[in-house]
Amino acid sequence: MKSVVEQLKIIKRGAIELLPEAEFIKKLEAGKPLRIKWGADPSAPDIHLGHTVILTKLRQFQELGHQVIFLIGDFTARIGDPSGKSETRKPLTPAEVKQNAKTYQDQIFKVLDKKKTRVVYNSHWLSKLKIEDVLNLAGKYTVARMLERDDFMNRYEQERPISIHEFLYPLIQGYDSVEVKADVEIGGTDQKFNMLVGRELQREFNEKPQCILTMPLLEGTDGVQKMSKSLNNYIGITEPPSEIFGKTMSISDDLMLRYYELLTDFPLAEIRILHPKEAKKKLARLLVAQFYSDKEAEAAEAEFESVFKEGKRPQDVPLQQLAKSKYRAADLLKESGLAASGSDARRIIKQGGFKVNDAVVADENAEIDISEEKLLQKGKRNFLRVVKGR
RNA sequence: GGAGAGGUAGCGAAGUGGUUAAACGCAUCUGACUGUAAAUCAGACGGCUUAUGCCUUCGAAGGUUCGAAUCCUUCCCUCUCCA
Repeated sequence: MKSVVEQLKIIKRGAIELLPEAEFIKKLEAGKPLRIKWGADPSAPDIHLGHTVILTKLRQFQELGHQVIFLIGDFTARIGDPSGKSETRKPLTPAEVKQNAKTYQDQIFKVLDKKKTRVVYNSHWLSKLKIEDVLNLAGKYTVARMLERDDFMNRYEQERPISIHEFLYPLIQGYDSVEVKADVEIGGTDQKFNMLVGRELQREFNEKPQCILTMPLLEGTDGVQKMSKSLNNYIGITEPPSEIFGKTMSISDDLMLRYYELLTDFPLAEIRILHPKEAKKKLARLLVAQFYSDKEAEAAEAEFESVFKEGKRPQDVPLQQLAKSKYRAADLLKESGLAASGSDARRIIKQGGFKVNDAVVADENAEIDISEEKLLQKGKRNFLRVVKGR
C-alpha cells in the first residue's frame, strides 16, 4: 500500500474539497481499506465523461486498496426528485429502474474494478422504513440547519417555495450513508450539503462520520455548460471508438487540460510541454483505451490520421439501406437522416456541405444512384454509407 | 377564496392592428482559415420537389376586422402577494 502522503496526493487531484482533511488522513493512517460510497440515480442510464470524473476517482481509490460501494438510488428514483423544478423528473416504474440499474452497472465497470465494488440498492432498507422511522429521522435535523444549504436559504430569502419533502431528501440520502457505514462519500459539488447531512446523521446513529470528497462538474464539449445529454455536449462511454476519439479531438485546448486532470492519472506537467494537438491525441487515445482497448485506441487514431490528415475516408462508417435506388440529392440527404428536413437538406447543399464519394454535390436535384454503395458526407465529419436495400 | 404578473420559435428576449415567418442575443448548422483547437470572417437557421410561390406558427378554442402575435370572450397552465 502506498504511503499516506502519496495516497492523499492522488485522491486530491482534481477534487474541489476534502472535508475534513485531517480526519481523512487519520482514516488513511489506520491502514485499513476504506468504504467509499457513491450514490447514483438510475434515471439516466447513459454514462458520459461527466459521470466518469467520479468513476475515475473511485478507480483511483480502488487502486489504492479501498472498497467502493456503488449505491443505486432505486427507491428515490421511483418517487422522483423534487428539487430540480425546471426539469420535472418523472417517477420511474420498478421495471424501468431495474433495467436502468443494470445498464448502469454494465457501463461503470468499464472504469471500475468489479471485484472491488459492492453494489447496493437503497430500496433494500428504505422501503422498510415506517412513518415513525421517517419522523425519527426528521427529528435528527432542524430547519435552521437545513437552511444552511445555499439553495434553500436563497429560496427562503427570496420567498420562493420550498417543498417539505425537499427537506427529507438530504436526510434520506444521509441515512443511506448510515446504512452502508461509509467512511467517505464522493459526489459532485452540488451534493456537498447532502453529503454533510450524511455525516451528521452517522454521528447521530453513533457511527464514525464519513469524510466528504467533492468533485467538479465536468464541462461538456462546448467548454461552457456542464456535460449533459440534453445539451448534446457529451461524450458517451458507449459511443464507438472513432466517435470518442473524434469528439475529444474537437474540444478546445483549455478544456483538454481539464479533461486530463479529471479523467486521467497522467501528470499534468508532462502534458503542458507537448504540442496541444499531440496532447489531445494522447488524451483521445487514453479515453478510447479505457473504454475499449489499446488496440482499438490505436485503430481510432490511425483512422483519424488518415481521414483528417490525409483526407482519406473513414473506416467502419455506418451503412444504411434505403428503399429506392435513385434519389434526388436533397431527398437522399433527408432520407438518410443526415439532414433534419427537406429545407435543411437544401440549405446544406446550397452551402456546399454535401459530398458523395468525396465530390461536392451542388445541385439539389442531381440524381444519385445508390444501387452501388455510396459514401455520403455532410459537413466535415458526418459520414454515412448508403445502398439500396434488398 | 381575494389581488396582481405572465405564457412568442431550441433557450433568452423584442414586438401591442397591416411593410412580421416574426428584431436582437445565445445555441446550432454550412463555408473560409486551422491542429476536426481557440479567435475571426461569411452565410443559413418553421415546413414544403427547386419558389419575387404556397402552407403552418406567437398557451388553447372561439370572435371582431379587408387584415390579429397584437383587440374581445371563454378556457388551460406558471409565478407572486394577501388570506
